[in-house]
Amino acid sequence: MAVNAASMLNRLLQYKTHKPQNQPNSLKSVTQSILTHLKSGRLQKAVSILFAYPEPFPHSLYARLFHLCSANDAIVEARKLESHLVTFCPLPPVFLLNRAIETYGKCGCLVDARELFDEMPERDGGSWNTMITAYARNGFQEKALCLFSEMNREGIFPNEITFASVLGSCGAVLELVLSRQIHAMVVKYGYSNNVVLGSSLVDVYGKCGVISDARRIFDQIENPNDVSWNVIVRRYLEIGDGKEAVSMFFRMFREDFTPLNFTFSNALVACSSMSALKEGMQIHGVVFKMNFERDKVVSSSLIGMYVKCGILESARMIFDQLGSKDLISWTAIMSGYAMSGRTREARELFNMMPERNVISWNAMLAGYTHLFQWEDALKFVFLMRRMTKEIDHVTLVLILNVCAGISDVEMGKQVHGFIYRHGFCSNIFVGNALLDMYGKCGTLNSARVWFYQMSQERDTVSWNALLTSYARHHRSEQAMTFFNEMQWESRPCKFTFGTLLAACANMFALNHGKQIHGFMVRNGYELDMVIRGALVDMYCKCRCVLYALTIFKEAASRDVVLWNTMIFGCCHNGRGREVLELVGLMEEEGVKPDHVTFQGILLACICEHEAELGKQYFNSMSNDYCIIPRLEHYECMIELYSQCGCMEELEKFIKSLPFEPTVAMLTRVFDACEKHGAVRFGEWAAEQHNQLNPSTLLRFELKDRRKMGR
DNA sequence: TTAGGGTTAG
Repeated sequence: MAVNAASMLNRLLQYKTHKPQNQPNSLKSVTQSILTHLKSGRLQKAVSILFAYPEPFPHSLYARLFHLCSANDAIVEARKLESHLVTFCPLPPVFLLNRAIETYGKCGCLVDARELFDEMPERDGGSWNTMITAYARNGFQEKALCLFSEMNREGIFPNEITFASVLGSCGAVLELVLSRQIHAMVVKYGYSNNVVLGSSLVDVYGKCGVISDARRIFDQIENPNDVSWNVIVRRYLEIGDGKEAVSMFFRMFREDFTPLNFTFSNALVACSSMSALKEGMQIHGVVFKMNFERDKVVSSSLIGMYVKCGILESARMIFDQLGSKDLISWTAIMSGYAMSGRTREARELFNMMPERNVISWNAMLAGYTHLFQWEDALKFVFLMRRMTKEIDHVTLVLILNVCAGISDVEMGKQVHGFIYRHGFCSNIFVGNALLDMYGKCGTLNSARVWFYQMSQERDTVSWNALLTSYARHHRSEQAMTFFNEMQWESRPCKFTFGTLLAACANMFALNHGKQIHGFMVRNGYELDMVIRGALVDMYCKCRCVLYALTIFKEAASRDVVLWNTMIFGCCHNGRGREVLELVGLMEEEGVKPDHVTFQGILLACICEHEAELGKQYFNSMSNDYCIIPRLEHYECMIELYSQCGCMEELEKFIKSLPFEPTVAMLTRVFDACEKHGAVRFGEWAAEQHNQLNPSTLLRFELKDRRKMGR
């Protein structure tokens, strides 16, 4: 191996410094020797030399050694160092003992830290601060806060460092009341202009969900820095106000601050959450301008933004241009394909990944489950079990979705056993997925038993899952009973009402439907478009079209789905005229009809025997609205001509279909021919039918014979 | 000589 100049120099230095070890050494030369070892990164050796000398060393050397122990997580060396310090320094200065506490804290040895703290003959404010920080950094925020109270009880004055550390702990345990008290102390002690404390207050108020206070404090910071901006953007993102997060990001940029990579990431994630492509692209521009495109965090966030905004090609371009692709960027792009329904390409990427972790496995599995590709999902689960030991709560939720999707309750029970054995029972997501699985598999008793076992953990989602299971399996009465129980424990949400109203609609349970409607009105729930749709559907199915029309007309705005619900409701009640009127109003309101609307219109024409009008609408669909007629529209036209006895039109229509007529269509035509005595056309229909479906030939022959015998 | 934020992928 080549010996370079530096290593040669080090050897010479070592030789020089080690040489006097056999003689009485001056402290200076030993110190020099220690420093030489430190320069070469030999901390252990440096401390062992120190320990061989029963003399106090300069304070600066101890300080430096403690610092290095912290940086290298060297707990053994730190203990030796403290031992040397307290043994050979007659009066170790408090600041050095504080450094020892800090080192123990950074190495995660809180017992050592606290022991030293308790045994110190004398403490200063720094000792308290260091011990509080040691607790806070190791996840013992409650202990940090207790020590802060003790500090106050002992009459030690906290300073800005104490407050910053304690506010951090308050944020971690969401201690809003204490945060407000500390805020008051910050003002009282005259630290209002401290930017660190200002940012900490923004942070803690944001984490505790009082974003208005967070924003007020932010606006009061005289000179916010990059951290302050980062905090406010992040807090807006976390409370789900992506719009304000992005707006603050742009304000920061306008005020000439350079955002941190995390701030870019937060702003991009905010764009993803809102599918705000335009803003996302603007941020991409800033990323490029400020040379952040090679930053791992930023580039992965950009990939995520384009994926969530549906521009997979741009995401792919960024991924392809990355100099070094890491696990996260691979997972981001692979997941992008998976969640866009392109599972085949996602799987190709998955197979190419240089490394994978539980998140990448889950992302691929999620792609299959979201697309209801249960066979692929199942195969993938088995592969996953063979290839990796990593399984987390997300994996379990996805596997339970697969069990539900293929209605395999036996496999679901095995997963339940795994969950029980591996301590996932108290995870609310897993618990709710398990409940959903039992419900979807129709094992309602198991669902109910598990629901009661969830007891403390269950939430509104659990109640909704239980209600949905019963409602879906035609146990509307029981669902209503659960709804009554639910109100003692959890506030129903719009999903609850949606489920219950759909159950009532399917059971034609008008009284229950009215009760739910009344409950919502009495309790001030907003009747949004989705809920109005559910109410319209329920009332129509229960034959109360006038109620449905009232609810429909009172809607502040109506989308095409709501219009379609009303139109179909009228069709089911035989009110074709009203449908045709509604269609006119819909157009006046500027809502464009879709293929469902046209199906409703054609059904209405059937109700009203309006063959000519139906034909006009059918033609208008593709000519004026660019909607390609689907099978159901052709079926409607055949039904319309058949019912109206327009045999010539029917013959022309069926013979010009852009596809082979189906068995059902030919049967309908044959029946119409029989009814209207169209023998030649009927024979043609029979022949076509028999060629397609020889298994029911006999029935046709019988019909034919019956007709010939007349 | 002790302080704040942020970890992008399911």
